[in-house]
Amino acid sequence: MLNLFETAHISASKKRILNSALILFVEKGFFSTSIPDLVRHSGVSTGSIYHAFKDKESLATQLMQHLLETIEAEQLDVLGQHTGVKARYFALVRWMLQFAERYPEAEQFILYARHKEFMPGLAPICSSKPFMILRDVIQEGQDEGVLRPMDVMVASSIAYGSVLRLIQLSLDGVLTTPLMSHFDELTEAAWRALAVETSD
Amino acid sequence: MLNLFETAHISASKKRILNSALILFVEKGFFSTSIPDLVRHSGVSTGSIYHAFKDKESLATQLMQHLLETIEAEQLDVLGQHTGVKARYFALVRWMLQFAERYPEAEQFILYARHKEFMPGLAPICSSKPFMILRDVIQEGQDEGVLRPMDVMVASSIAYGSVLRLIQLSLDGVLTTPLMSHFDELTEAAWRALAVETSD
DNA sequence: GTCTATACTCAGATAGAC
DNA sequence: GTCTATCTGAGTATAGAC
Repeated sequence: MLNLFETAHISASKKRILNSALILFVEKGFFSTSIPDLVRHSGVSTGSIYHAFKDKESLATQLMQHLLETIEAEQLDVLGQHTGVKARYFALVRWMLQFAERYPEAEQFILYARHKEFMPGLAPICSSKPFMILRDVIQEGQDEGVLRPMDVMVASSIAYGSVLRLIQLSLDGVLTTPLMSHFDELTEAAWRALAVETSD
Repeated sequence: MLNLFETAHISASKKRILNSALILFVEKGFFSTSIPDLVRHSGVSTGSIYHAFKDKESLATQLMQHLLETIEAEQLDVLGQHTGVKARYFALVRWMLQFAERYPEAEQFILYARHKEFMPGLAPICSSKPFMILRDVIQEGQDEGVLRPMDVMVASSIAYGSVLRLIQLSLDGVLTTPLMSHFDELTEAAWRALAVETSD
């Protein structure tokens, strides 16, 4: 699998620890992953783990922050390559599906983790920048009159809830076909629900 | 809040333990809820908890099974009161929103809990009966030609992913307006995405 | 910065009286 | 069936050499 931390500006040990933590936290869960588990998987000793991170909770928090920053950067990159609400929405959904296919562990960690359970200091995921970026595209479409006027939370739930649900089904192994193979069907249906006119 | 276990045919102690477990598991999480926590909250002693349940994991599993059975019964009740795909879909979504409003803890436990993390013996939630009942309504609509022909998983994601997302936003405190106030907007938008004809 | 060895805490589970 | 008291082991985190 691809390593999300390869290009980050952090020490080699930190990278290995973060990478192992991501894999083990998703596979076994935060609480069922012990420090000895991390030592075995990463090849880094207990002492070095505690040298790099204050404690286990801080490790999880930094992992999440790193993932959210990466995601935000990719989203802004996608937005920079497209103009107009329809193109932007379709491109963002494409990116969401592709990200889930490329980095399934990262996707699972972000979507599934009960963050407040072991990262009480971190803001809830729904308040994070990446989720606001998604919502703002919908708001923008409503302001421009391209999307039907409706509660922006409801519109966002239609626009992205369906996508996240499909991703979840795929991560859970219920959906066995490739995520991207459903891109057209999914986006066209969602667009039909949201857009003012059916023909474009 | 309403007690979901009041009418169940189980001993008084079991009811109190299950009720406390539901509340604490949602509030603090499974692993951060200790047996002493449960003893304090439920007023039932350690010995009695272990008399009623094999271990902590079994307690969580039985809690989940009980919730799923209750939900399945309510869903079948809703289906029995309606015929035709449109009426059934709308009624099911109404029930979903109302259930989340009445039993937020139960809803959170079912939606958020990383089940495989502490209930490895239980089938994943997406394979559970309640989720199959929801999907079958969509399948039925496609077979009848009322809904557009498309991958049933994609259609289900549109139909229910949007609803579940809105419920999640509400449970997370991001959506502050009552869930049911969005019923019309939500169902009409989803129906527009799924149905063969826009006017009914 | 990295490691090994170790101390300390506390949760899960049991024993056995009532 | 309910309780109190207790055991045991696992896991986090630290100390201190290299």
